Amino acid sequence: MITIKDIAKEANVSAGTVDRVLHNRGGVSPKTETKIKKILKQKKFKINLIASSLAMKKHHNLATLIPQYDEQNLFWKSPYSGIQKASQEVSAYGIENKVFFFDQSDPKSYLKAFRKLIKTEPDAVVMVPLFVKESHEIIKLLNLKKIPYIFLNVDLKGLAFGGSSCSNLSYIGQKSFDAGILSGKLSHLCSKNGDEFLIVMTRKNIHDYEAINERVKGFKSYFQDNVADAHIHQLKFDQSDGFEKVKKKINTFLTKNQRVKVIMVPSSRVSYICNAIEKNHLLRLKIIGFDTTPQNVEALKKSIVAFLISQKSFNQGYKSIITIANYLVYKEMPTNEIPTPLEIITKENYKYSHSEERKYYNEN
Amino acid sequence: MITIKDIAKEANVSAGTVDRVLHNRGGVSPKTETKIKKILKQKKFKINLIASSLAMKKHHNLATLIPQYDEQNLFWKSPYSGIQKASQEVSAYGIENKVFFFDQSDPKSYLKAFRKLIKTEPDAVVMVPLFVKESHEIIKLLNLKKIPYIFLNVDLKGLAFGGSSCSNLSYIGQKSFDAGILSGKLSHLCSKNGDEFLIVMTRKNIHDYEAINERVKGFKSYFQDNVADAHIHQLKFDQSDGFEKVKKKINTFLTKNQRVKVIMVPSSRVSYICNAIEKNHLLRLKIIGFDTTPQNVEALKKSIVAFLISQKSFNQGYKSIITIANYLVYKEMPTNEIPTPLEIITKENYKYSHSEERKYYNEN
DNA sequence: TTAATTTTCGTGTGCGGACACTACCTTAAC
DNA sequence: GTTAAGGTAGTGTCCGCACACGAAAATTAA
Repeated sequence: MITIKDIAKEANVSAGTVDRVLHNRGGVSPKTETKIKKILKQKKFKINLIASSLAMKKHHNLATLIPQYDEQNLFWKSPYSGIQKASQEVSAYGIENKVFFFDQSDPKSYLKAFRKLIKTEPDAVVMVPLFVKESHEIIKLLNLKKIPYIFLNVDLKGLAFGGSSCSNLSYIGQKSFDAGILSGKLSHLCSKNGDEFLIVMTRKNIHDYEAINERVKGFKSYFQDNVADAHIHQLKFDQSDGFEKVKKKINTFLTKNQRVKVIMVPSSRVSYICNAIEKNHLLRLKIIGFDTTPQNVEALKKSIVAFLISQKSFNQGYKSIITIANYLVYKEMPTNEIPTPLEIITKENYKYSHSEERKYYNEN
Repeated sequence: MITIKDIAKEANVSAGTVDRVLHNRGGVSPKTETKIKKILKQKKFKINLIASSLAMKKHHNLATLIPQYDEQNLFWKSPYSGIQKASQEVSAYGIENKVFFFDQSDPKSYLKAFRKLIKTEPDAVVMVPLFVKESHEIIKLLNLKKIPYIFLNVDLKGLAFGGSSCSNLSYIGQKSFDAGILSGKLSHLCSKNGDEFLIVMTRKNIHDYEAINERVKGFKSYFQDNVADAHIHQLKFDQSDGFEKVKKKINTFLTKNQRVKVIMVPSSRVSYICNAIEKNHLLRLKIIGFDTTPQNVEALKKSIVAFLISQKSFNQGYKSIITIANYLVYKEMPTNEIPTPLEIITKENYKYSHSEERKYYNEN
């Protein structure tokens, strides 16, 4: 292992001088600088990150703003777990992360949580910009205070902001349109000529709107590009529709449309839909859904659902913290977008996926 | 952040004493020990790994024994890249990894490479136990020298060893049988009643034998459990068969068996088989293969291959080094088996998978 | 009681690097 | 020729921990 001292000795200078050129801190004559740089390259010197971060002993404060999860809605538990795991790991680097929760159905609680957050004067922020208008305000303040921030799971990019621009470091999440394309491909693969398709949209939470829409667009786009005469039906349910109504509507539809052989549910509520479908219909259907919620996985294991497309939200949470930590500590600029994989989950490979998440659960 | 000094002050002892109880190094009176332990818990002290590993500055030597890759056979490039990436990361922890290559078709070169390896007196070994008999010898020596080792990609577990037992720390790789089951499921999903299936076996390298066999077994097992009357054909080619012969044999078969709609190629040579199949056959076929070699990915992008099941060999290589490094540095005992995910790759999600691998390539 | 041991604990140094402080050497202005 | 200013480069301290060494306290032996 090459150390600064080794380089210094080789160049007949002191460690301090080498340090200066390493960090471009100036105060070094051009001659010695080039000489040192040459030796640096020649000896393939790499600074020891361990020693470096110890010496710097930077103490960074992170803050995270995400929706609260509960028994009813476990979706946000997964990214939260990932965040917790990453926070634990980076704590050794003097980085402390504070998590602030808000009610995903209440924009006011979103702002309220943010106000609490900003009082802690974080050096960087990881946030789920669930509400457009309120996020606008938040971002304005963050820009003003020059606090770097990244978006998790929900992207705000491309949205017009009155005057202020949205300069998030990165977006970590899935590309919903492409996920939709993939669902189209899978539907196509497990169908035969003449089969018809059904998209069932349920809207439980407003925020899903964008992602769900994109998935549907992607799904349709796949068929437009690959199967000219595909017949795609669509059923929509409102938040207010009760389970019985849903049940009746779907089964009536399926009885009438016997050629429908594949159902795609663009939300994370595929298991809910499956429960509503009568068994005699289920037998002929291939069903594709999103997200590995416990209920969905259950349906997968029972072979009711054929495919789940996972967005690995645990990893999203994990990566968001790691990314921003690397930015703070090593000034590593992340790419604009960090798309998470489109993971195809079946009954057969479920147990091998999400192993890190499960390991984390077991350990805690 | 709580430091050892903080604890020491609180307990009216010196840092050295705290250090002693932290590491159970003895020489501390029971009274003070319990007192310190109490404060440790109360203040939730966690040792600073950064500072710790800097201070220890353990210098570990790793050695890796893997097959050489070349233009003809790129399979082993991927794990090698993962190994390189991990080696780079752990080098800051004073861990140095030396890689030794051998010819995957020559057992003698395997032993020869190992002899070179053992001369470097490594503290731990990562190896691909490609040849059973020779591995036996190697393992005997490693056991004798008490050098811990883990298996990468190829498992030797369960194989009988005359007298000596195989006490590898862990096996990092795919469960081939389950991968076969998955390929069965995918085949099933993209077929309809009455469709027939074809398994095409090509054996280029001897070592693949075990994995390929398991995949076929898994495939058949799926159908046994789920589709009673499935008709599964099988074609085998020898290493000596020329391309023209393969071509003729396959196409003749497909012409005769028009009901064959799905082909499963249990090796990583699915693109080779695709090249041999005439276009008019290809149109009606769904093809499933293994491993994301450049050629296979090409076939995937052209929609010739429907699914590839990836074993993420880059990650395997990466994990093997990280695992053994954690074992050496933090005495973290790995689990017996570290199965890598069964990743389903299609044309639509390829670009989102293997992103780490590609990132690494771009950076280097 | 004193010397010899053993147990228990404090101190100091170093890991590799970051950064402040200081010392030196130019060069130029008086 | 002296001095001030600016540019260069060396030195020392600290980060939190590991570990060796030796001192002090406690115990035992003589």
